[in-house]
Amino acid sequence: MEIPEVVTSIKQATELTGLTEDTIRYYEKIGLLPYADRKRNGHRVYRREQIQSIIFLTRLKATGMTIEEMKRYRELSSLGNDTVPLRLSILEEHHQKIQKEIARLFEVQRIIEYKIDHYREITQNPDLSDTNCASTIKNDL
Amino acid sequence: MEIPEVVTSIKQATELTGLTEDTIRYYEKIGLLPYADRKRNGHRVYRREQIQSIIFLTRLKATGMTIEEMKRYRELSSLGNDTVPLRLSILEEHHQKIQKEIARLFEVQRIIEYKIDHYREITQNPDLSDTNCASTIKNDL
DNA sequence: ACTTGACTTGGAGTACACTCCAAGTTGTAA
DNA sequence: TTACAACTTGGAGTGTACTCCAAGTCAAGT
Repeated sequence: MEIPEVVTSIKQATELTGLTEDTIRYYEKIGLLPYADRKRNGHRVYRREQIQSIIFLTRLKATGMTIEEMKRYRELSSLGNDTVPLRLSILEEHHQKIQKEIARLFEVQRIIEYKIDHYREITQNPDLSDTNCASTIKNDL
Repeated sequence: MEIPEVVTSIKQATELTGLTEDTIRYYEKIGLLPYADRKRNGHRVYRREQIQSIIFLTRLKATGMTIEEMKRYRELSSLGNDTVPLRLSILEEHHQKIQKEIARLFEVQRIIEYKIDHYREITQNPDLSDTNCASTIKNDL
């Protein structure tokens, strides 16, 4: 989706960011997003970079960053380039966190595959399915 | 951690499952866990398989399965082997969901790495950091 | 007999992230 | 000018998943 230089309605912003109108207003209300400029009638306007920074926030959110953490990051951004090292370390830490999360997901994936295999065996050979089956690890739950 | 055949306190159950006492009681209260047997004094006792099934639940939870979905799965389990095909399809669907989640995490990982690289450049060569820098995509937020 | 500690219960409270609503304003179109 | 749609606001309500608390019970140790 091409982002225009100026976005002149909250509706358009929702289409570009994937957030709802309510969520955008909520983020502004709690200070996660800066107070947006308004047109003469009070409607919000956004420049392209603002939309891009909202999209970046949605990425962070989608990887489990909390609103408070995102707020902290954004506040540092607004303080200029002196805070780049700090922002860098926040991103590095988050990167590590995601890496661990990925590893955890792979591990559980393996466990689920094991269980799926067991269920497939049962459906193909119902004799294995009696409740006294020795494979308690597979049969649990 | 070796799971004993019989677990005679909720404390021990927390150590084996990683859940808190409150969470275990809460899960039982809402019917995610079956009503546990009690000792004469009312204290909960668990058999090994029960602990194992709690641990399996924590895996599902850790990969984003909601309590309602876990409840549904557990109810099917309690209905016996006729529900194995249904349970199979639930696990397969969840497996797919996790696969997508992993892909999404990798994608965001890439975006974060891109930003980290940019910040590293800035810290090593501060001349690039002036606010009029052309690389708006990198500089946003 | 009394204290201590580990548990029990029902129910209330909390944290997070929205989501919805009522009442009001503005710009355009009939 | 009147209707309508698209926004605005402050504030209340919702869903999920816990988390905490007060009051009580029980077994074991001193």
